[in-house]
Amino acid sequence: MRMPATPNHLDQTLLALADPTRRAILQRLSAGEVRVTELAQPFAMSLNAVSKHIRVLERAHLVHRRREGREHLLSFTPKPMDDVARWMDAQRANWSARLQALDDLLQEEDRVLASAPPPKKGRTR
Amino acid sequence: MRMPATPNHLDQTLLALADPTRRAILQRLSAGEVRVTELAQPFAMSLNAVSKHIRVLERAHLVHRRREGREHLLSFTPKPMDDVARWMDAQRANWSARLQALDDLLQEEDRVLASAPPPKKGRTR
DNA sequence: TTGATATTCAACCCAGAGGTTGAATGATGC
DNA sequence: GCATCATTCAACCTCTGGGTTGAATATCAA
Repeated sequence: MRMPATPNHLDQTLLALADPTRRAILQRLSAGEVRVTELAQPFAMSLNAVSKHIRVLERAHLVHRRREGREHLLSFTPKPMDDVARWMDAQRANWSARLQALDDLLQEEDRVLASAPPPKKGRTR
Repeated sequence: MRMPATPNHLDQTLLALADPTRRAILQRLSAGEVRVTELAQPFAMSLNAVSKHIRVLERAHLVHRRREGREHLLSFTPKPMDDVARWMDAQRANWSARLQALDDLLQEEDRVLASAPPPKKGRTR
């Protein structure tokens, strides 16, 4: 499927989060601003690779870049994760609503059975 | 980056969620079990394509398949999303902890300034 | 200026995602 | 048995993701 012409925010956020390197970067940034080179240092990959990861995070608005001379200072921007949280909450609300409905149904069934006159030779179950 | 030899659960869950078709599938399934063909019907793509999406969701343990004769009944399994929620919560906890620390620092600074001997021409605030 | 440092840009590689079509498998119903 | 229905398997295509290396750009420092 050619990804929809307009990949929405959830797509980009979730895609950005679906990589351990990028999650590590966010973790690091949640402790405060870091320069690109400093950020890349602990990773077992080229600076360029990290630079690309950063761009993905920026595209998802999870990271903000502040230029100061030749240094680029990166910081974490949590807002997009709220959208993810909201989607997941809605999803799980649906799910539990359905389970609750099922449960209610079963209880109603039991109630009806219990109030039925007991047959001579036992229940039909 | 050759994805790490062992893609962890978060990777697979987030990757599975990072596609609108798959999110739509989950949404549909959260209302209850559905057959593959029935599930695929509203999508503007082949049955095979949907079948592949289902496999991605199964790999992430977001969907469970129950065979009944020739029909495969799919259902939503929310557990992996809990892990995502936990990771995001931890992430945001870090973030706010750091903001709080920053805030404390600023307040401490203010306190120190406030307790300094008042300059001749009044408080700095 | 010149040289070092911080960062990106550009070109390339390869594996995998998402899609297609056509054939295979397996249950159902006559 | 035979046709049909539900589903996957297999092969293929194209695009993108994540990585590399090497060159370009911009700032700092001398």
